[in-house]
Amino acid sequence: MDYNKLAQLLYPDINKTPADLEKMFPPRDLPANAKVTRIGPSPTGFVHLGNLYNAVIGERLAHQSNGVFFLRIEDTDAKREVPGAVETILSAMHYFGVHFDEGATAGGEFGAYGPYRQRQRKEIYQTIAKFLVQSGCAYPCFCTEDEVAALRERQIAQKLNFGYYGEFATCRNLSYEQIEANLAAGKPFVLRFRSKGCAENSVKVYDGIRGELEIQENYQDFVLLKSDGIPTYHFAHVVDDHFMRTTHVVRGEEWLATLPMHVEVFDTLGWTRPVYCHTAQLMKMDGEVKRKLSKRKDPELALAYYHSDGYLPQAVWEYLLTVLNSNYEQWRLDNPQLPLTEFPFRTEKMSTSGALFDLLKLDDISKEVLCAMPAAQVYDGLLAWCEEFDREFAALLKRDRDYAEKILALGKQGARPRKDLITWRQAVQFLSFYYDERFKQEDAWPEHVDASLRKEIFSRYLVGLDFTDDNAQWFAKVRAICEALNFALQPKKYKKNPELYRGSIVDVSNAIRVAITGRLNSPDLWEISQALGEERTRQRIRNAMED
RNA sequence: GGCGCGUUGGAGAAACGGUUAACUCACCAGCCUUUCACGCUGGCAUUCAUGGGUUCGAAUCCCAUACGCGUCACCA
Repeated sequence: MDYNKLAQLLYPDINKTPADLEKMFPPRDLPANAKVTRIGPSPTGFVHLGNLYNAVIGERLAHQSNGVFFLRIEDTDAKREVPGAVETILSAMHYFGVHFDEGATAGGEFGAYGPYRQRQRKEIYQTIAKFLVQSGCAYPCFCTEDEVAALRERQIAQKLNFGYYGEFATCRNLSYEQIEANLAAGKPFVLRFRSKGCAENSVKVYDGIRGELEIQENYQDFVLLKSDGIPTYHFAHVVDDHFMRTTHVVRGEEWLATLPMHVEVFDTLGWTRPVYCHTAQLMKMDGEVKRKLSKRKDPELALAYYHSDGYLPQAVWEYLLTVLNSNYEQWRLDNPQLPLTEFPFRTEKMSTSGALFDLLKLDDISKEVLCAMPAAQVYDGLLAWCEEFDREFAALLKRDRDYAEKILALGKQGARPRKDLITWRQAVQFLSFYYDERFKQEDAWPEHVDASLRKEIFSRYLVGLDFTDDNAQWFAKVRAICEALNFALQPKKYKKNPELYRGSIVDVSNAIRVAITGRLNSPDLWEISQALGEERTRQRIRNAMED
């Protein structure tokens, strides 16, 4: 068989050679240990926490080594593509602070190793495909999908391994004339790889996370180019990551099974293999069973969910980092001030078993992040989120920035700052009582304080109220009210002898608390009052007396 | 069914042949306290999926078994 002739028959329009491509996409001019990584999401309209998980790994690997991190859109499956999906990916990555050095953008792309959308790289794939045909390493296959399915049935019946290989690869040995006739008859074909591998042999592959791997050689004549001339993932991955000069391929462990294919193509073409980093996937509990996060079953794990709930990008990063490198937590404790980019991230430290996604832990980290953040910065972040999800509250925040910052700073000072805020959505709810427009009584009055007693307490309170008091002076007046109305000054005393008192100071201060904040639980009452101002505080007490 | 990967407390995990099996979250108890938080103190695996080995000594090495996950497309 004259393979040159066959290649020309199959791809008459391809004029470039692999050597031309090598010249077009030369090795990158980077420092010795710089890593080049990427994420390759499919534009299915769904960006998942798992996408971010791999993005964080790739981003850290690249940027902590002064390398390059880029975005490639893997749109080889036209059937699954959703309009606007690229924008969805871009905006999710943008919100979570993932920055690309090159790759696809909303309308186009930037960088010297593109195109960064696989469908636009058809000529590149076909150039390599043509070369493989010339080398006798690839051949056209005219089997229909039904024929392949039937083959599979036979293999199942005979308890053989599935697939297109060995004696089952019927198109492997078609003559030039047969191929030419099929083509002339207008039969569609796929291009298959002619594997030289054997299931008995094994290859050694180094994995950045799992270490040395000994895997079975590939022996499948898998599809390189589909009948529309677009590559399968397997071929696109090899060609793209070679010419885009990717040094580290970070991807989920579901690719481990097909790794032998990729390795064989790299080796066949004489290209150096990237360092593969197969990540253990994030898991979640589904009833009793632990299973991988799935985009079909777990829509709540879409990045959009965290965005709309107002989780801070920094908190999500910190959480992901603790899952990825468990020593991150200790590092963070030792270096509370350093930006997370200072942390020496290592693939070797990554776990090989899937971690359960723990929302409670994310919340804890979020609290920590928000607690450490200066009020002005909290204001900016909250406002930005509100502009998108709660315009009304955004207007309130903007109406008086000083006031907003004052209430955000409340409880932040001192050696033991409060940790009241978790997410932006939760923060809006938490802060609502500071604004009359959002104020409402959420909790019931304390049990030992009925309506008439409340009036008594509040009228005394209003009489004594002096906004020039300090916290101690103010509280002394609350105590005085308690004494006058026979409420125990110490909750413990009341507990011991409930028959001696009408209640304890807890009841009195909580009555005031509910009047001012609408809640039984709140930060320091006097500080809140100071922030609200005398007028508003008095008004709320007066309103409460009328209830 | 074949092949691959995994298995330390409720969750994330450390430990790389020799300690009372770190640390963080959650949970529980106590303290602090005008509430809630915060903070502090203590509790929470006599045991590292199970069964065999190797060794003076094993969560750590070896072999089986079980369970879980992944994958076997002209999807990625």
